[in-house]
Amino acid sequence: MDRIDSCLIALRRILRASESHGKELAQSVGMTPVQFRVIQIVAETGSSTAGAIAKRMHVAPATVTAIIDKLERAGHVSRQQSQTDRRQTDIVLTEQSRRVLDRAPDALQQKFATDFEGLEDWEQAMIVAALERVAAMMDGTNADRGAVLYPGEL
Amino acid sequence: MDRIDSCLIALRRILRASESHGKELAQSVGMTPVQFRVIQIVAETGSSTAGAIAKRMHVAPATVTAIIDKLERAGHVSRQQSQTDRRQTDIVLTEQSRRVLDRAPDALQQKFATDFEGLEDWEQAMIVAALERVAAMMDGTNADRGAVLYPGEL
DNA sequence: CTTGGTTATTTCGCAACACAAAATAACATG
DNA sequence: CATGTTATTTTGTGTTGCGAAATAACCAAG
Repeated sequence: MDRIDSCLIALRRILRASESHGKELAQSVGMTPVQFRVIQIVAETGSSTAGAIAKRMHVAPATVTAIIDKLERAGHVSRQQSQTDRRQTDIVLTEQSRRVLDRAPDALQQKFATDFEGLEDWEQAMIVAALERVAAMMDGTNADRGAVLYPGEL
Repeated sequence: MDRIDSCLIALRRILRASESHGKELAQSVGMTPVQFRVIQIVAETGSSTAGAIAKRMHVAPATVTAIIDKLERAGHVSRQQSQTDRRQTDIVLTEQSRRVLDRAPDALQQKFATDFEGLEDWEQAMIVAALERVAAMMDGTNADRGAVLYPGEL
């Protein structure tokens, strides 16, 4: 079999695993995958504005508003106007969602981490190199090739 | 930075690239990603029943019915009762959707293929090995471990 | 052949997500 | 202050997804 086919098949397996894992994880903590992702993003930075979340998720601001509405109604986050710019609303986690995050068993990442740590040093290095190579081929960015490309993300 | 973090970041880049590519591809041919995926599945086998598609996509039969409805209304597929079992309805492509598939430029796969072919032999081998390793760690299956596994896809 | 159980698909009602366009409010600069 | 820009929300619409019930066809006794 062709090496390219092997790559594409492996990639599909990876995508599928990560997708179905996302569903399980979210269900186990009582929210949808998207809602959980928002919570995670807010948790990373302490608090985040709606627009920042939208950019981060590559999604329209209106979509984030709707998701925040549901999270707020469920008591997972609260809105509070920014002190510095009253147009923006900071999204902050409640105690409740912080507890959710604490006991959220990110099984896939943890399994990956333990499996990965069990590998030989050279194999770990190989995997990192390969994944970064593949990522660069797929998303077009190439850390080695200077800053000319990619206005995106702004 | 930790090697595990590097892996997870690269994986996220890969997921994101594949996701946004799916959207672009589908838009360029005038349907949604899910609709395009259904068309692809039907194309692979010539014709497929609703139930088979649902299983393949890990989705409820009712969902497939709705998608087929739209594809049919748009003239991309047609339903026809199976000769052997009149409970099942075979989904078959129309000329129109076959043309769509022909000129669908699967840019991501092609870019990946050309990039990949440009690599040194040893690097190709490394990437295949790494991706398969990662896939095995993520989806639990392990292709190296004999033929016991892989009932899936049926 | 009929009865009862199974299977394939559809219909129905509901929820989540995603977007564009318009509305609102606050900021910033002339 | 007038104008334009920015951040968010509202409104309306479309797609995807599900479960439960309905429909239709198959199949295996009896």
